[in-house]
Amino acid sequence: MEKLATKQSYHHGDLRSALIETGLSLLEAKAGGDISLREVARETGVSATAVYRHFPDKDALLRALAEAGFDKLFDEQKAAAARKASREKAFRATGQAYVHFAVANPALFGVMTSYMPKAHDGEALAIVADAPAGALLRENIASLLPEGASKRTQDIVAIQAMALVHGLAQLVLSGQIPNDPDLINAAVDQFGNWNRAGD
Amino acid sequence: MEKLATKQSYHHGDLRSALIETGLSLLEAKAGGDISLREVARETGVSATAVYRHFPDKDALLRALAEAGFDKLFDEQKAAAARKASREKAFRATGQAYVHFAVANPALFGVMTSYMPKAHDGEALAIVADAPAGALLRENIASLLPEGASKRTQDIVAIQAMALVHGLAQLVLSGQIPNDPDLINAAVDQFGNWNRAGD
DNA sequence: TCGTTATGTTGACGCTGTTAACGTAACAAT
DNA sequence: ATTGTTACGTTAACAGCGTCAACATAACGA
Repeated sequence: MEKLATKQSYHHGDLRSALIETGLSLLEAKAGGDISLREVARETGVSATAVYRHFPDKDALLRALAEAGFDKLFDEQKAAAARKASREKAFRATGQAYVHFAVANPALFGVMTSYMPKAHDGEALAIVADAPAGALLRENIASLLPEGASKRTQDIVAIQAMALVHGLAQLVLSGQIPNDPDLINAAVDQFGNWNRAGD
Repeated sequence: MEKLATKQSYHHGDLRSALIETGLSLLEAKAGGDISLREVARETGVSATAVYRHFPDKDALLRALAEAGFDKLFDEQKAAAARKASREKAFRATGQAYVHFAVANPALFGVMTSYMPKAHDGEALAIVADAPAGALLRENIASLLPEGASKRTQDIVAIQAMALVHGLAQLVLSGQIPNDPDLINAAVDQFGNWNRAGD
């Protein structure tokens, strides 16, 4: 006899998902700064140590929040790209979506920053190895470069694209750069122009 | 009757500087992660609350550490630039020095990141308003661009340069990009090339 | 029905940043 | 030189944190 369609029974009813949901909404509310494990538990209506039945430690909880954040970010990037006709415009749109996501979700983005995927062995950029976010980036990079561009060139361009948008996001969040969409979009757009020069 | 030449008397003898020095060396040792106020006090051989005679709170202590870090970074950037003949090479060198500093001082760089100068009113990039680090960047940007480049163009290029190196630093520190100096230097170098295309 | 396992609770630990109350050393003025 | 004032440092305590050990209970499989 299921109690709630969205939960899957047991004592609380999928406490794990509930904790993640609470964590995300706390990060929304907080704007900047940290989140505490006890706070997430309290807000979920459960004791602090209950969390340890679903996550080995606070780190694991934050990692789960980061993953949820990356999913959300990728969704927004796909949506932004889908609105554009050309591949180049779509590419720029994904970059701009990255920065705008960071500005719109500063605390969540901060957590995501701390739990990014690590690059392994010969990888130049961890996200590229990750499907499907990596596939999108790889395709876009390839379409911007001359036909027979080397793997190393593609790696460097991918790194630059990622560094540019990530750096922009960090700098806007830290207040170094004003939160001016025109300025941000222009900074991202110029990246696309540069690679056209090599055509 | 002075006791130590390097200290300036009173109970401890410039506890403020001692705390900053301890903090910097703790950040060196820690590699990654946080530093605690009590830890700094303990390591300096003083009670935790003594810190409050010199800093209103932990935030202020960290801010002081960040400032010391920016001084160190700027010194290294100047040294790297001085070793280069052309202005363009010097410009690249300052960018590479930024990333290398972050990699060499991850914990300190993390603190610096949290306490960056904020951009005011119409400023596009806070650091540019700051002498002398800003002057160096401004000059280098101007020399890379066509003669009559607009202020907005200069702003955008300055933002991109800063975002690229800051993003690279963050991504290397978070493990997204491997700590490969060749790859990092190449990614920075390509930025200089792009602007040459507009000449 | 019963034992096992999954899930949750309470209580405690050492750590943190910060405040209040209290000493004490140095200086300025008499 | 003494005294009053201020700058500097101390101890004690608070609430909050992440985490562990011990205990309780609800669900499931035999």
